Amino acid sequence: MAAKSEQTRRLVADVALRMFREIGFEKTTMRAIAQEAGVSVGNAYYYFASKDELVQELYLQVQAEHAAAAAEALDGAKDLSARLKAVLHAGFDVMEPYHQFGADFIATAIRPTSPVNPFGEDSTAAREASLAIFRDAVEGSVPAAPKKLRGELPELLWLAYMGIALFWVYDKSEGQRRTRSLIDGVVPLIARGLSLAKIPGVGKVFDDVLGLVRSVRG
Amino acid sequence: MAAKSEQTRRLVADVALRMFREIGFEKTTMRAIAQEAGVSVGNAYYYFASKDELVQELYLQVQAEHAAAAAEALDGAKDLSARLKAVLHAGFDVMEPYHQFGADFIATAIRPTSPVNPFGEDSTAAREASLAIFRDAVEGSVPAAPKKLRGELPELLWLAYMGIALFWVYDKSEGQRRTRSLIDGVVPLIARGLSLAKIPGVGKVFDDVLGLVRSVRG
DNA sequence: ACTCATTCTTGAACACGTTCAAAACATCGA
DNA sequence: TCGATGTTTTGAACGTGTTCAAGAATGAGT
Repeated sequence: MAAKSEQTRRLVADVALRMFREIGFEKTTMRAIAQEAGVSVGNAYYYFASKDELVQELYLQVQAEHAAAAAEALDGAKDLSARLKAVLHAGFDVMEPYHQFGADFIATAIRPTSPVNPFGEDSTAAREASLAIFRDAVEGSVPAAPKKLRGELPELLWLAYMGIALFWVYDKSEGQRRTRSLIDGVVPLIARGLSLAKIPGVGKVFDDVLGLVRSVRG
Repeated sequence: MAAKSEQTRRLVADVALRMFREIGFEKTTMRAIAQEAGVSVGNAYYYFASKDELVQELYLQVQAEHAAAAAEALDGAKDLSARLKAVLHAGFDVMEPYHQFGADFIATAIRPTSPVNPFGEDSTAAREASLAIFRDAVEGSVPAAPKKLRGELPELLWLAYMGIALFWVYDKSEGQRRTRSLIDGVVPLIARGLSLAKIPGVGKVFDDVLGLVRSVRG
C-alpha cells in the first residue's frame, strides 16, 4: 500500500516544516524531527536523503503558496508597477512566517550543489514556476512593456526578486517594513526606467544590456 | 614571550589556508589542520574560536592582496572603464586559486551572523578596505564620473562586484573565462549608462535611484 | 498457507565542529 | 629556589548530520 508510505513521508515533512518555523533551522535536529514524528532517525532519512531535502520541501511549499497568492493579487492590477508590487508583496507575505529561518535557508540555497539552489539544475522546475509568476505579471500588463525587452524582462525581474529576498533576510526591522519600502520604492523606478527605452540614446544601451544578458546566460 | 604564541597562531592559519586551497573547505577538518600543524585540536581552537574564523583569516588575506594588486593595476588607467576593469580583474586574479573554495566561502559569508559576512558589523574594516579600492578607481578617473553620482558610486560598484563574485562562484568554465567576459562586457555598459545621467529625462530617474539608495541604506 | 522479493523501519556507529576541565609551561617577585 | 599567577596545550566528551547492516512488515505468486 503506497498510501502508508506517503503518509509517513508527509508526517516527517510536516513535523519538520513546523519545527523550522517555530524553533528555527539549527534547533530542528534530525533526531528531534524523528522523535516528534514518532519515527526513527533512519526512517526520516529513508524519505529525505538529507536535511537539505527537507528545506527543499519547504521551498516547494512556499513557492506554491506564492504562485497562488500572486495569481489572486494580480487580479485587477493593470499597469506594470501595480502588477509587480502585487507579485513581490505576495511573495514576502508568504515568506513572513519563515523570516528567522531565511538566513539558514539562503546559506543552504546558495551552495551550487544544494538541491534548493535557485540557479541550479535540481530546481529547474521550481525556478520555472517562479519565473512564470513574473512572466504573468509582465505579459498581462496594460500598457504593455517595451517589446524588445519583453523576452528577457521576467528573468531580470526574477533576479531582482532574488536580490530583494537577500535584503529581506538581513532586514531586522519589525515586520520587515524596510523591505516593503524598498519594493514600493524600487518598482516605480523600474517601470520608469523601462519607459526610457524609447529615448534613442538610451535604447542603444538597453540593447547592449540585453545582448550581454543573452551572451552570458549560456 | 608573545612571539611563540603568535608563531603557533600563524602556523595554524597558514596550514589551514593552504589546506583550504588544496583540498577544499569540507575536507579541511579541524582535526586535519591540527594534525598537519602538529598541535592539538583544542589548541587550534585556542587561537580561532571557530572554523569560520579561519575563513575570515583567508578573507582578510585575499583582500589585502586585492588592494595591492588593484593599486598596481590602476597605475596608468585613466578612464573609468579601464580603471574598473583593472580593479575587478585584479580581484579575480587574486581569488583564482580559491575558486573551488568559493562556494563554501559564500555559504559561510552570506549568513548574517558570520564574522565574514561582507554586510555585517564584524567585517566593517574589511568592507571599508574593499570599498576604498572602488573609491580609488572612481576618484582617480579622467574624465570624472558625474558629480551627483560620485558619492554613492563606489558603494554601488562594490555591490556589483559582490554580484559578479557570486556569478564567478557558479562559473564552471575553464579559468572562469565567462566571468572575465562578463566583466569586459558589463563595465563599458556601466560607464555608458552613467554618461546618460546628463540627459534630462534620464537624470530624474537617476536622482530617484540615488534617493532610494540613501533611504534604504540606514 | 507458504515462500520470497520488495519495501519500510530500526538504532548503533561514524566523522565532524565544538567545548572544557585539567595539565603543562612560562614569567616574575621574594 | 620557590611558589603564585597567568598563558598555552591537551585530549576526552558532547551533540550534530549522516550511513548502514540488519531486521520487520508487506504484498504477489503459487
